[in-house]
Amino acid sequence: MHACPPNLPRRESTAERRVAIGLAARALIIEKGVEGLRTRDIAERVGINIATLHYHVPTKEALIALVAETIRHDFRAQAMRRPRDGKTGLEVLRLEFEEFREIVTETPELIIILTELVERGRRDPVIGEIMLPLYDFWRNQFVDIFRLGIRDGSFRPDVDPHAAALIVTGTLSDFWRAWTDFSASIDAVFTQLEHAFTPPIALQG
Amino acid sequence: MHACPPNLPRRESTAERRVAIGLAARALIIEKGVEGLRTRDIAERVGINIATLHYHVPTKEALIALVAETIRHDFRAQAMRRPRDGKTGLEVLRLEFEEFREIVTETPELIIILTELVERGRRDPVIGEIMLPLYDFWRNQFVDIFRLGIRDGSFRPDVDPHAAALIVTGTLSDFWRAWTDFSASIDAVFTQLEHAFTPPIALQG
Amino acid sequence: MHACPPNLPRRESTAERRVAIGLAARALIIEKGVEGLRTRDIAERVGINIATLHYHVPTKEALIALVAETIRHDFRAQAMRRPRDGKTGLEVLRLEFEEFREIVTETPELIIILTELVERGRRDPVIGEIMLPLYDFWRNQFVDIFRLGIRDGSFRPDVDPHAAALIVTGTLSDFWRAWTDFSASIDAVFTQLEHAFTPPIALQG
Amino acid sequence: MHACPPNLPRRESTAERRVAIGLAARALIIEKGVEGLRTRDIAERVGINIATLHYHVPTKEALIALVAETIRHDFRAQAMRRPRDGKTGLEVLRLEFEEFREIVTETPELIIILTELVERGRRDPVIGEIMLPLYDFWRNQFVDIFRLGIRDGSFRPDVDPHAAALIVTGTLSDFWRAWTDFSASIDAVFTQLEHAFTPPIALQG
DNA sequence: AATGAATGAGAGTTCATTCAT
DNA sequence: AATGAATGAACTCTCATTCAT
Repeated sequence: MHACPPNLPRRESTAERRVAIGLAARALIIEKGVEGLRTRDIAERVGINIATLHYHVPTKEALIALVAETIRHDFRAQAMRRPRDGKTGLEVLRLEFEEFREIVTETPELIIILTELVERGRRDPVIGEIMLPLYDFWRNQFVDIFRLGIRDGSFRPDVDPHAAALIVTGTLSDFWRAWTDFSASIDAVFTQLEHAFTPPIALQG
Repeated sequence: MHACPPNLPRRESTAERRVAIGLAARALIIEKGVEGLRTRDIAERVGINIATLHYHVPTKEALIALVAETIRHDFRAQAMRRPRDGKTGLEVLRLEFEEFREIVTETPELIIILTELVERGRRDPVIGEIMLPLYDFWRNQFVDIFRLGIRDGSFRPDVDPHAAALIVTGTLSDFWRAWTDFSASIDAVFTQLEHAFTPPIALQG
Repeated sequence: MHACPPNLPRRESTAERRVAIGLAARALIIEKGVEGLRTRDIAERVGINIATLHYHVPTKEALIALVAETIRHDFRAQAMRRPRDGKTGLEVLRLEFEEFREIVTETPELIIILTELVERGRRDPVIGEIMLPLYDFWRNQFVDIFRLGIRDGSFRPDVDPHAAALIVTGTLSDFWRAWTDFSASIDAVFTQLEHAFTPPIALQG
Repeated sequence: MHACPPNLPRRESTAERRVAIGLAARALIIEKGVEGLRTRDIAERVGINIATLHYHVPTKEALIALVAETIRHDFRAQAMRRPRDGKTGLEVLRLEFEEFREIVTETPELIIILTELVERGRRDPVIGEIMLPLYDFWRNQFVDIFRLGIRDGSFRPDVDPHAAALIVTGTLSDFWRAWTDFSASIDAVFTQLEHAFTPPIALQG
């Protein structure tokens, strides 16, 4: 009566609970969008009471911020783990494309929620502060790639790294938005993007 | 007695009211997003009772559909009014870019709401049926432009019209999304997009 | 401009409109009950505007009173048209039973609405004043029948006319209420009611 | 500290709340009918917020179903608690009559609400499924009584149990409907019903 | 750390009724 | 006699949040 039973460790730490809550929230955002997200649904999916949910995550805004944090964490982790030593800019760009294709087909939730939260971030400053820099981070990765490629000659010298990066991220983020009937043409788009920035010789070689 | 009293023209026709309601809804969507749209706010802004609002537009879903229709109408009207006779593909593309810049700076609401509704249309089939074809319509305009340009030689022969169109629409629609500090660089992006599809010679000519 | 066009006599007299409104209301009460009655539905069925409906029948209460009046009128008319001269009480009772069977099968609306309005009449004094006397009128018809039959010997002398009348009207009005699976047994009930009030000899004759 | 404070026992269990809600709903149905039942009125009478009411009983339909259940429960409990061992059919019938008189005079709400709900049950299938079988249950009790009485000779052998039961339930249920000035004559009706089904000899014995 | 109960504010919708023409 | 437009009051229901334990 004075000690917790060893077989039923119901009380978990806040850290663990927050992870579970974040995951449940992500799943629900995918199903119904941020606008359709209900705290009660999250609590139910985690298997806890709504009051308990509020104990761990005080407000709904804090909850969405939590999700934004996890997305940022995952996104950065995924970006960091790819080695690029000794590759040309074009090769790295191709790696990115492959990566993107994998994400879209295997774990599309990352991009879905990213888009949802960026959208929300335009009106919600709390989310905006988390997500908008992340978007910049993503784009800056491509800026680096283009800079690299211009230096090593795998991209044309007249390519503007920032503009090109914006074109690539724009295309990619919009791509999956409209992928009702275009999902098959993803290769054509990748090829086209390459041609857009590579020197004429590369086309004939 | 010979004309309507100029001081209190309270009773208006349903057609006029629907226009006013649609405009008020558009303004509110810009302010608070589709998710933050409240029928009571619309009624207040139009200056009518909520019941009156429901008299003219029976449900909230019909209301959003009404907005979607007006957006579609405006978008198509804007697309139709530009003459392109005797122009090359590249020239028409430049016209489109100019047009886009004007819209973004002068009447950005068209694109803001378009994006909001396309987003919503992915989950709401009623809106989806109105908006998604519109997105295709927009993209197909660029497909035609690229086909034209390939024929007249202003674009490279190896350009894939569909892929190129997707890149352009993706870039444009994503552009304004992240335009916190990038709005100045719009020219660089336009230039870069041109270079991406024009032959090397054209760059120097 | 000063005379009504002969081909389109849209404006009808209030008397005619009230008849049409009453009929439409009756039909709708049958479909959805008094509780489900909506003025807009009535107007639509009559083919007029709601404002026009209120012009002819100022309030909903007056509308229901109107229906009650037509029911009373029809009910009384139906009761009056049957000749009973020279018949015994039992014979008249049998006539009533036949009549009831006809009404239930052919024009059940009379009884349906009667029941609905009597029910409502318990809380709405306006309706109560119209319907409750009508219910008494119906029962009193049976009181007269039993008095006649007791005199002519076709009913037992110990029959209490008022009690017997209440039993008959109660049975009949409840009968149709529960006629989901009992509609076939209506003959058995009629026979049983006869036996309940006729002398033992009649049973064996 | 050692017991719940006697002055402010605000938080009660759902089971208790549902009972209180059911009782309040019953009282309000008696006052204003099912059609006049408002969730806010119930909440107010129970002394809780409307949202709290919805917490315990999710929808209005569920609320009415709850009332229907309590009525069914009470009705069955009342029917079950009377011993009938060793009694003749006529004696049991008289017991039923006494019982009915008690209910009508002491706790008339049972029958009032029963009638209301049966009426509603004809259009609302959820309520219908609860109430209509109850009506059959009531009638079948009388079928059993008549069968018993026919066997023991307290009723005439030519009595049709089903028809007789329908006559009795019809009379009883209609009786209280019109009991403005007839409540005094209830004894006459009971006597008349007895005579209707008992053998001539029994009347004189 | 956890929970059942409670709540205020507000959502969309309905309906009988009225106004101006 | 007729109508389109307008309305106030009320309805059921939802949701993030809080309280007491």
